[in-house]
Amino acid sequence: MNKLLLDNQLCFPLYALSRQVTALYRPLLEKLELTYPQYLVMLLLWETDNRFVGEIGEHLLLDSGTLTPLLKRLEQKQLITRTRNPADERQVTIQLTEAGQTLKNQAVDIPAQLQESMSLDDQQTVNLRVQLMTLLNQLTKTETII
Amino acid sequence: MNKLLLDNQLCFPLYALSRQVTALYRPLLEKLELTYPQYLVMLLLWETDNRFVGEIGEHLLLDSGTLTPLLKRLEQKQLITRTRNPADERQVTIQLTEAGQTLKNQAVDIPAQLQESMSLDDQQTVNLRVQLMTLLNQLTKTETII
DNA sequence: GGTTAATATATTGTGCACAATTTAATTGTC
DNA sequence: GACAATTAAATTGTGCACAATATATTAACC
Repeated sequence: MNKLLLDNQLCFPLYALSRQVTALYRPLLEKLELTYPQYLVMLLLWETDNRFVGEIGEHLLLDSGTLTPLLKRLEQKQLITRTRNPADERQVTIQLTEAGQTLKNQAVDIPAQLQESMSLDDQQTVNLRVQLMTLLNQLTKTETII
Repeated sequence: MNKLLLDNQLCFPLYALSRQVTALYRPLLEKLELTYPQYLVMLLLWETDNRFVGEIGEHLLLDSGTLTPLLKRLEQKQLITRTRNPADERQVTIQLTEAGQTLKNQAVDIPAQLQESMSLDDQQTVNLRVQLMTLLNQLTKTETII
């Protein structure tokens, strides 16, 4: 087997599929005026509000270079507030505004809509997700050990 | 199940894993002074040289807005040439230079190195790849039908 | 054959990613 | 308590992605 063929690499389908799936989200997220990474941040905050920038980065595997400008844009849209932690002025607390909380109601249908647009059933989705998650945990674990 | 939890979405592991795997490539590709998308273009050209920009975009699912500047950077590195097709001046032919062809020798070990750094065996890699590819084909097919 | 439509690439603008560095605050050590 | 080391976020710079538009060439049609 020629390992250098595009089709024989694991990386390409991962890269391309990720972009294609993001593209499926785009029209749905447009209605909420969110980009895909912004949506991930909102998902996290809807789950548990009042997180430090660092905590968000830990979950999404993103650094402040990506998050700071992204969070400023969410702040401009009045979906979140950014306030320095009085107990430790180095940290910035991200908190949902009323509008940010309310937006969740418009987002609840997105996962189902997306699954349908991918024409996957529940079992397939869970299978693939678990497989990807396992690999992801494996990678992030070994990375942090080093 | 709360579908809005980050961990219950298919999108996130796909997005995060794709970035993590790209991060594994980075130190290997640094030696070739290539970015990951540039590497994908080179893979394609090592496979079959003399492609139009549009053909490259078709394979990688990228448009000219992404490819044109990327290809100009590869041209600056003297790895490829960009020449208008005399038979149809709208098209631009991308051709490997001598240096571009030679670079392949430095790239042959990358797939094996990557697979090892992901600590996956051959069978796991093939399985996941096939699963991702199937889904990718499914998505790109339905997209083009619409 | 002149005009319209379609096609291929380029350009512009916005928003990530991420490396590298900077700034500011806190902690640890003496 | 002074000072070095560490930590959290911000800043800077480069390179994608991708939407929208522009430009230039070719094809299609009357």
